[in-house]
Amino acid sequence: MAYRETEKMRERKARARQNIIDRTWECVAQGGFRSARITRIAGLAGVATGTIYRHFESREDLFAEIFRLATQREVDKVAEALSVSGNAVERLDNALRKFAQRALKGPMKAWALIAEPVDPKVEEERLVYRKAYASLFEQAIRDGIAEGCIPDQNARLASTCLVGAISESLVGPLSPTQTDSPQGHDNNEDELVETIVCFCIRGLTGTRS
Amino acid sequence: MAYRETEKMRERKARARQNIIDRTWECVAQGGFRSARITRIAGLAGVATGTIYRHFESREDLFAEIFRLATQREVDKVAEALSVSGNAVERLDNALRKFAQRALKGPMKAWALIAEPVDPKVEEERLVYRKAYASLFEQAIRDGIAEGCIPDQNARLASTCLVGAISESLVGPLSPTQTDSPQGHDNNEDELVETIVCFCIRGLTGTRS
DNA sequence: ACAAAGAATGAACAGTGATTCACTACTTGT
DNA sequence: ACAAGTAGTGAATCACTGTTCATTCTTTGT
Repeated sequence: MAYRETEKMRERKARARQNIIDRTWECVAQGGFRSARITRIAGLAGVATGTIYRHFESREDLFAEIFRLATQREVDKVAEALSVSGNAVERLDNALRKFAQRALKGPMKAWALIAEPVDPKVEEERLVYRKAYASLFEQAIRDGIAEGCIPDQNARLASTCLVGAISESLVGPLSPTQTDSPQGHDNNEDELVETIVCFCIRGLTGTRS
Repeated sequence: MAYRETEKMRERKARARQNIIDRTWECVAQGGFRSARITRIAGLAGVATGTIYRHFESREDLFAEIFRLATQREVDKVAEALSVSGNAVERLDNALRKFAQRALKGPMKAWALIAEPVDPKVEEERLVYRKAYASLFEQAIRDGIAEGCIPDQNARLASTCLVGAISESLVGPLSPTQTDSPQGHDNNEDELVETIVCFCIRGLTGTRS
């Protein structure tokens, strides 16, 4: 007998796999899942199309993995932003702002993760993470209700409103993204974030900022 | 010579065209534009696929027309709901409620009109109507600011938040639509509408309902 | 009844893009 | 060096759909 899988090989394969993942995410960040062609991904990764299928069962499986990795990052960021000190409203304000800023920095990424129609396997992943988001915001809203800084309400529905208002306002009109000022900060974007976060906090608390 | 287009023929053609439009909207209402196949539409309409192309330049053109007709109906409804008597907040409350209820009654329709990714010609139509919606809500918000019942704010952005919060909350989670109780009114739906409209009004006015 | 013109048909075509698989190239232990 | 096993290749295949167009069917005026 001969050829046993060695450590060196395992590593090389892992690197190849990671490379495919990275290139795929690049494509998705540019035009969403739907327009990410296997041939293009393979081209960017510098491998043959068939090679993709040695690392992933199918396009859908590849996408599901990409989705899982990317969304977990986002959920972690929101969780982190929610864990600062302060009362519930301050923490929510912080998290919403972080959410909005990140979505605005990569609108196509955000759209792909939040709203783009995707295949069943990917949609399944999305449901998992939708719940993760909902749980985070919900818990904070509940905290706020307990603290008395947020009026009593259906926390689950309210958290959906939050995500909805933000994602649609920032990501929905992808057309305004035409005005791409690649370098540095944009004043309009700051105002946008401010307005939206303000709207959300008022919608939650029923008080002027 | 012989055969001149007669009134009877004109009418028959118009009826055929209308029939195609109706069947197409049926398909769209069921699965969105993307999944509305020409073959399926033709089948439902009881004509050959080629016949579709005697009435419309292309699939895209057919969809653009469907979109125009359907959205105009919705815009008219919102305008109507905004024209009741009362102060700006009351009128907005009425319009948002109507908007939400209609979206909830036909979630797939609403999604297709508001958020589904569509071909360029249809997207062009969508931009027109996005402006129509924005103008309606914006004007009402401006009225409210003038009347003093809504605090000063960027009316355009605020109107985007309104549409975003509603459409995402109602239409975004198309999965929860699993619980389809075909007959009569649903209590959950009423609560959903109530929560969302309340959230929006508070987001706008900064006061508890 | 007939000819002219339009309407309807639907099988064939064409573009797209995921997936396969026979083959080549490489890695490994003896 | 060799055999056994794995990774990589990419042209061919397959599936899916919008669109075309040669042909057939209807309508109309004489």
